[in-house]
Formats: sequence, structure tokens, C-alpha cells
Amino acid sequence: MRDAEIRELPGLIGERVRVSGWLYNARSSGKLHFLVVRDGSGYLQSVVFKPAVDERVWQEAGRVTQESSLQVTGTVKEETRAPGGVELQVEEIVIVQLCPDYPITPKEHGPDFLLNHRHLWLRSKRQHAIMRVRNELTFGIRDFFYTRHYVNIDSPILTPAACEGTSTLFETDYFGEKAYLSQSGQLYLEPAAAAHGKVYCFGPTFRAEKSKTRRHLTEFWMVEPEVAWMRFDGLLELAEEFVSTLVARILDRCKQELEWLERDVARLEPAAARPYPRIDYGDAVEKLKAKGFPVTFGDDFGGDEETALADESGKPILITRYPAAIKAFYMEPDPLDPARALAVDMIAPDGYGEIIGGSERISSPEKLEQRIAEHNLPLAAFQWYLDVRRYGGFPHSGFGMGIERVVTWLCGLQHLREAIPYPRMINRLYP
RNA sequence: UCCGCAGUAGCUCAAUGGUAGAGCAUCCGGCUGUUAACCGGAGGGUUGGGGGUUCGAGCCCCUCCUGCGGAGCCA
Repeated sequence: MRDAEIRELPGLIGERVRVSGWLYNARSSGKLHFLVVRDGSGYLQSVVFKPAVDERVWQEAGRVTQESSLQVTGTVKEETRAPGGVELQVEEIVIVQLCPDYPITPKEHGPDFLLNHRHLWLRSKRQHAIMRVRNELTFGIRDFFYTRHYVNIDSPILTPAACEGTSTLFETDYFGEKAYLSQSGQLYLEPAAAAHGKVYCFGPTFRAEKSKTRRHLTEFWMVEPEVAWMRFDGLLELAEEFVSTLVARILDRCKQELEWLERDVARLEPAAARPYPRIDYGDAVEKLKAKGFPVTFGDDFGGDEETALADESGKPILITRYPAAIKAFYMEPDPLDPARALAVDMIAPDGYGEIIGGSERISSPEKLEQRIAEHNLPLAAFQWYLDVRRYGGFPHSGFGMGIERVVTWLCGLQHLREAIPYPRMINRLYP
């Protein structure tokens, strides 16, 4: 007899194993108990047949409750009637802890109830699948950059001032001074690009905006590459290659999870191939006008507008060259039209919204200083950032991608809050 | 901050202004192949808080609280 994880069992047919886990669900008839055990690596139908076991084992099988921790020992058997094609013929059961009144039943629950029990909700099959996809995505991101010789540079979370001067920040006391939780690692990444060439940061980001939509969290994870000498065209190429590579990886390695999530994979497959459609901001405005949206040149797009612009094919789209006035201060003006910025947003299809925002950065110290003044930002706080231009200025570009929005899209979720283990939103800090 | 929707059993939801109900969960019983198993029985309620109208309020009115969705802002 050996200890085994459930994922190994298809290769252990006929062997006697012990599995440690939790009771996921139970069904019984007069002389049979079907105990579905989960151990994190999979789900196992364990069959207890009354004539085949001691009376004590039969009694234990009858009293074990949902989510009780237990160890089952028996013989692995190929069985087409069992989910997964393998089941365990039980000889011994040890209940480690009998679980009383598990709150989350196999029936429906509302979002508020489930979020109050997020620490338990994570055990459910659907949440398990989402976290597996998230895990594959974050590992795929690091793999993507590592194999292309990017260096991971972690940005600080506690910062002395607003990075972009737009969003509302969480303020905290820092030994008598004010400090803020970071809303972007980008500004700290640019100096590192001068040190290593190709860099990225990957960490939590905080926005104190009182947003109440399915697309917003107050704490979310963002990955931000920054590349020295990369111009705007190169940035568009990078964003496309990045997202298509990640989608292909998920389709290849998370088939089971996407099936459990009932994700329409055919809707995701087009995004695994390049190129993605690109549309100039000005053309996007015209397209929206033709569709009856009350937009004028200079407006930013809302959720409905983004959805209307999205491609029919299931590919994300790139919207390029936004008006400078509605974009961040550090973005390089378009040489063809200084009122525009070399900025790009990537919009996921099917209403999942913006997943990437990026730009070429201003490389001239004079131009940057002027922009800081125009945005009424405190010049003194940005001296170190201006140094990137003063001491060997160079063209560079980068973007930020929101992890939860991508997970939401990949998994086909209705709400961003399911895409992170412990969502932080307005009115929700527990558990 | 603004607009809209909602709050009834542990959970998901019903209930013309007239005796508060069902399914699931829990407990008891039945069934040798179940797939959110099924069948029978039992217990379980200050209808979010406060005030008002009425012979009578879960339902109508006022107010507060909480949650959800959207706008703004963004990834």
C-alpha cells in the first residue's frame, strides 16, 4: 500500500493505495456508499460495498459528512461509470475530522453569501478550476519574459506620491509622513530599463476609486513590461505576441479546467493566433458614430463603446493613437499629430473590456517637464523620474496588463471577483 | 458621489392588504451502481432596523442600514 494523489490514479490501476482528502459529495443506497473525495489534485469516486467491508467501515462511510477530512484506502479500478474513468474500491476509511454543517451546499448560492465564505468557496470545483487557470497564466507570463531574456524588477508598493496623478490612492501613515499604495509600477520600471534593457514587474496594484462594477477591484495584479529602444510599432507587436502566446498556452494546458468552467473554447481559439485587428482612435470614433453612439473626437470610450468596437471573430482589438488629453502625462506625442499620444489599449472580445493599456514614453526631459507642469503635478516629486531622461535618455515603451481581467476573459466569468483568491472591493475586506 | 434593483427558514426563492410556503441543507427511515442520485417523514421564521397608514402590513408610505448592477475612473 502506498499514498497517492488522485491525479496519479489512472496510472495505478489494480494497485492498493491510500488517498487523503475531503469529502466532496456522497450518495448512498442500501448496501452502497459513493463517496466523492477531492484532494486538490482531482476528484475520486470511492465505492463502499457493504458485504465487502467490516461493519465498522460501513458505519463510518454512512456518517461522514460533506467536507469532512478523511483517508480512504482501497484498490484502484478502471470503471467507465465513474467520473474520470477510475474509482476506488474502499477497504478502509479513517475520518480525520467530521465536518459539521458545511455552509456551502451543492445547490445555488448568491454572490454575497459566497464572498463572505470565500475561504471555503475556494474548495468548490469551479473556483478550483479558475485558480488553476490563473496559476497557469501567471507562470506563463513569467515563462514568456524569462525565455525572451527580460529581467523581473519588482516595483515598490509603498510610494511617496501619485504615480500618474489621476486615480484616487490609498493613503497610509509612514512614520509621520504620508505614503500611498502603488497604482502602477511603471515609473519605477523605466530606470530599470536603462539598467537591463528589457524588464518587467508583476505585483499587486491599488486603486481607491469607488468603482462598483464587475470589472473593478481595489486590489488587483498587474504585469508591466518596459523595453528600452522599443518604439510604438514594436510595442504593438509585443502586446500581440504576449497575449496570443498566453491564450494558446491556456488552451493547451487547461483543457480540463475550461471544460469544468463550460467555457466556449471556440470563442477563445481565434485569440491564440496573430495578428489582431488594429483600429486608429479617429476611425474608432467614426465607427461608433455610424453605430449611433453619441461620441465626439476627444472622448474616452466606456464599456459599451469598447464592446461595440470589438471584433466579431473573437480576437482582441488594438485601439491606437488616443488624444493626448485623455491619456497619462508620460506618453510620447504622435509625430504626425502632437495632439495625439502613441498610446494603445487592447480590448478583449465579447464584452470583457480593456485588458492592456500602454504607450511609447516621452524621452525628452524638456517635453516631460512641460507635461508634468500641464498636468499640475509636483515637479519636485518627479526629479528622479526626469533623471531617466537627463542621464542618457532613450526611447522606450511598455504596457500594463490586468491579470484578473484576463483570467475573467479566459474563463468566461461574469464577475472579476472570482478571478482573484481574496477579492478586495468597495464594501468588502473580509475574509 | 449619482442613477436603478433587491433584502422572507442555514442557502436559493414563492406568497391580490386577510392563517408565512417550497426545493436544497440538517436529523430519522428506505433502496446493490449513484452522477447536483432518488423516495417517505421530522425539526427549522422578531419577513434587514425604526416609524406611519389600516379593523388587519411580508405586501402601501417615510426613513435608515446592507448588498447587487451601472455611470464616472481605469487594468
